Amino acid sequence: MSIQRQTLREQIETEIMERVGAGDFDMGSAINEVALSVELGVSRTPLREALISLTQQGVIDRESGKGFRWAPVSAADFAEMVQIIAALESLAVSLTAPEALAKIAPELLAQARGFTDSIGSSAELDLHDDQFHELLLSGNPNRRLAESIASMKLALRRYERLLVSSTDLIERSASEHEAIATALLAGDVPAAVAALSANWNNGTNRLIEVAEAKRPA
Amino acid sequence: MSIQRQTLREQIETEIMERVGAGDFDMGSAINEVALSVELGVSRTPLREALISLTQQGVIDRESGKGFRWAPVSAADFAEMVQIIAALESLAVSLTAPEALAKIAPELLAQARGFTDSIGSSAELDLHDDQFHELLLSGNPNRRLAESIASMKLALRRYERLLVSSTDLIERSASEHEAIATALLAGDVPAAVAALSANWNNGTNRLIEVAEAKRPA
DNA sequence: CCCCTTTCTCCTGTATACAGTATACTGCAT
DNA sequence: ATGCAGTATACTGTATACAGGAGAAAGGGG
Repeated sequence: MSIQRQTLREQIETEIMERVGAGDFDMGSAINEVALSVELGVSRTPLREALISLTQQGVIDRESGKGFRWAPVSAADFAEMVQIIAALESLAVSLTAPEALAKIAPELLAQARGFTDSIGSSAELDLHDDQFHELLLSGNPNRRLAESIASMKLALRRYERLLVSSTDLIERSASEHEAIATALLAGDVPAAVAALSANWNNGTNRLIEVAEAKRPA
Repeated sequence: MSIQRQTLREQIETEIMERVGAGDFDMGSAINEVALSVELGVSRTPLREALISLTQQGVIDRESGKGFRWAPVSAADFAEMVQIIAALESLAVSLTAPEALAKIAPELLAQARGFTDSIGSSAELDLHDDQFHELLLSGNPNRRLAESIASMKLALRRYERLLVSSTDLIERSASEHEAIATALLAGDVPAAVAALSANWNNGTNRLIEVAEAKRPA
């Protein structure tokens, strides 16, 4: 393995996204470029370039004379992104060769069944979920589609910390994944796509439940 | 109307996209930042920021130590983008309230019928096409989806100059639009979505035909 | 007492300067 | 003649410096 030669801008991007996922920033508030550059130990130039990059991904908002601002989070925003990702992943599965889907179906099923036992923390759940979807999309021939999905999922990480682990969530997620895998095993792609959409939309419901449980009126 | 206060970066972005649409740049070739900055009469900083922005939209590629490069164009790339846009626009129509669709259906039909007569140049065709799709998506409640579609369509402009006007293209496009509108008038949203996808996919075929006609073996 | 105006301060937007790296060219050795 | 090495050049990546505008605060007028 060759040593990683990453540009500073890329490192800043990933660092910012890590902190965003960890909830380090106050979403909706303005970004002070100099303060953030000092905090990260870099100059403003690569920082601004990273911020512009993240702006295109919807993590950051920008207003003409007022600079950058952390994009506000909301259940509606989450729901909007989930709708888009569900459609894009459905397209990806539909574009994948049926033989390729049949080939990965057994492993998908095994992953889904191994879900409940091996999961402890929230991070592990996310990891497992990512791996499942990654495998599911591995046969997609549309390169640009894969990029779009990855980009949109990155933006979703802002909501990671809200979707904390609970045994209930894990069991539901596992059963939904199993439904996708069994449909693919049977060669029923439309059913698999429907189950996939259901999985994503249930994610919206889960978030709303959690958000309301945290903020009692 | 207030005078437009646009940041230099935004002006550069639009200027570059105009030139890209006009075919001024050699797609696939490397970008010399200083040369381009001199040509545009700006400094490298806002230019680089514009290039980074366009990179996220797929118009430009970037390699770690080698800087920026115009993303190569290909029929496959065009087809990939069209697949994505078709899915996203389909989603947008599906998410729109049926009453809203019924409301705009007559105007859509009128626009589609007025197509053949009023069109002269290729630019006019594009404009009409844009207006039709804009109206079609006007009732979509998913803001982020609208942004994604707009961004992806911007990237499509690289192929504008290839899809030159021809009466054949205009007539086909008009009839496809009419199919969408009539389906919506009948309240049949799934049929409209199907017609919409067909419209986009035919666009792919049109491009391939044109490309092959231009480059005879 | 409140509102409007004016000034001042801070921050963004842009330009320029510097450093590091990739590539091309030239010269030497085989 | 060809291939390798060393150097030179040119371009990207990063830092810093400067200018202009937006927002806040203070002072004056109604």
